[in-house]
Amino acid sequence: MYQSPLLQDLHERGLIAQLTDAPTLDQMLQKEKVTLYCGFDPTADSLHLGHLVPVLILKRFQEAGHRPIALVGGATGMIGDPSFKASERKLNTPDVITGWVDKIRGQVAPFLSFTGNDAALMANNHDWFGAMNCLDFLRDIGKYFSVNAMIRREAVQQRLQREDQGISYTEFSYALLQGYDFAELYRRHGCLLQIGGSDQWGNIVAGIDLTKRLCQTQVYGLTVPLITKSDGAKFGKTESGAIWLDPKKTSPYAFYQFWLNTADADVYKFLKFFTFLPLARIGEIEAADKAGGGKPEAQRILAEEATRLVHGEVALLAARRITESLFTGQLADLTENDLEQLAQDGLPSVTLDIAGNGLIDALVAAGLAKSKSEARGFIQSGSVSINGDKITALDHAIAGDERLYGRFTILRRGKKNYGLVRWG
RNA sequence: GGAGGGGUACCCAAGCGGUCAACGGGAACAGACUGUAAAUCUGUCGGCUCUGCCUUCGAAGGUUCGAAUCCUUCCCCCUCCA
Repeated sequence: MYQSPLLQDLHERGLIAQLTDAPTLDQMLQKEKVTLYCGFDPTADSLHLGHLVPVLILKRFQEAGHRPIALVGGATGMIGDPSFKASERKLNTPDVITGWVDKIRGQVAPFLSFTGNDAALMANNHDWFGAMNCLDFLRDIGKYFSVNAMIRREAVQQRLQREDQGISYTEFSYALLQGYDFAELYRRHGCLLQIGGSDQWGNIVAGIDLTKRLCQTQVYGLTVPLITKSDGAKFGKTESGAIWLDPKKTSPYAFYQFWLNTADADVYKFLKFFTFLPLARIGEIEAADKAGGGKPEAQRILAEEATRLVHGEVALLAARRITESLFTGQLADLTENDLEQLAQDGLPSVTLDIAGNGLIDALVAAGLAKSKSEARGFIQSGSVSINGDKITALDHAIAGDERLYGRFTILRRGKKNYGLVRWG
């Protein structure tokens, strides 16, 4: 279908949602080195799983010999993208956003190579918007946008149609900023392609139009599909919230576990999205799982590949050590060193005073229950265990023989939520 | 600036003087079954020193024996008009 191996691969992986002028872009990617960009707005102090696909696309392009630009939205982050958002965002302060910009820059960087022929670039749109005055903005950019067209955009329609929501002029203007980014990156770096999530289509098209008018050049856009799960639930969320790329916010162990728990119906698709395994290999995995009939291997492979990609080999090994210790074999078989290692590897742990040995308090302290009421509920429903033994007494006090080597107690809530108590 | 509508727990959404910690749905969590799946069934779902007590229905006051429900002021959101 596509001439260029890159587009063909993306297509077969299901990573292309929309594409402008596919035939021309296809030829171009085959013939020459193309500079492309993807923008990341600082909306939090870390990127999350939703950002991972576009980040990996930049990497895929670079590996195919093209030059990626990671644009951090120091300016656009001040405004807030209204695309498909149900409600107006609250503005963050400039210094908060500046801090986030730095973190996000640091998170994207490891995925790309900044040396050699196809060296990636980092950009920040605050560099060109920071000093722009509003008359220039309105005259040089605003003049090219038709409000008629802007309000017809699907991405803002739901905000206009909802009874209890509106959209501020600030957010409404967002598309102009992102549009101008494209033109500016073309001018500065010859950037010809923008990629983004499918929710960004409208903003990307706005940039293509503006670049054509300002620079008399045809540029292109490519969007990746919104990641959906077979059960309709939102992708990338767990009980404890979003899965972040920052290991301080989501430990490599939790990250690994997230992938391990992928539904069968999604796992082969996610292998295509989130790993660099060749498609043929993914096909083999799927075939083997189907033939095996038992527990599929795909989740484990996905967890390993994705964790290695984001957190590296060392963190992956740590995540695997915890997983193997907790989910296979007997907890009682763990040596003192093993337990020490678990804490170091990032199993959630707390240090408690030996005097406070009530199970309910320990559950709350370990973060396994939000409140004592909740802790009681868990104990009553039989979901709590100490070192692998189920406990049902509400007033249970953790006894001496439940402190492994006198120092550790492993608490479990539900099937897969663990906490390590260190007595001190 | 004018007129109207609205702010209820994670989300949606009832309630409109007592029986309301607040109907119902969704999400989430837990139990059973399993493969640390899915589907299904069951339970939980403000807090605590838990047969009771405390704090919640935008905020602050007030009326009342008693308020999420009535009154006053304020804040915020939406729609239409100017």
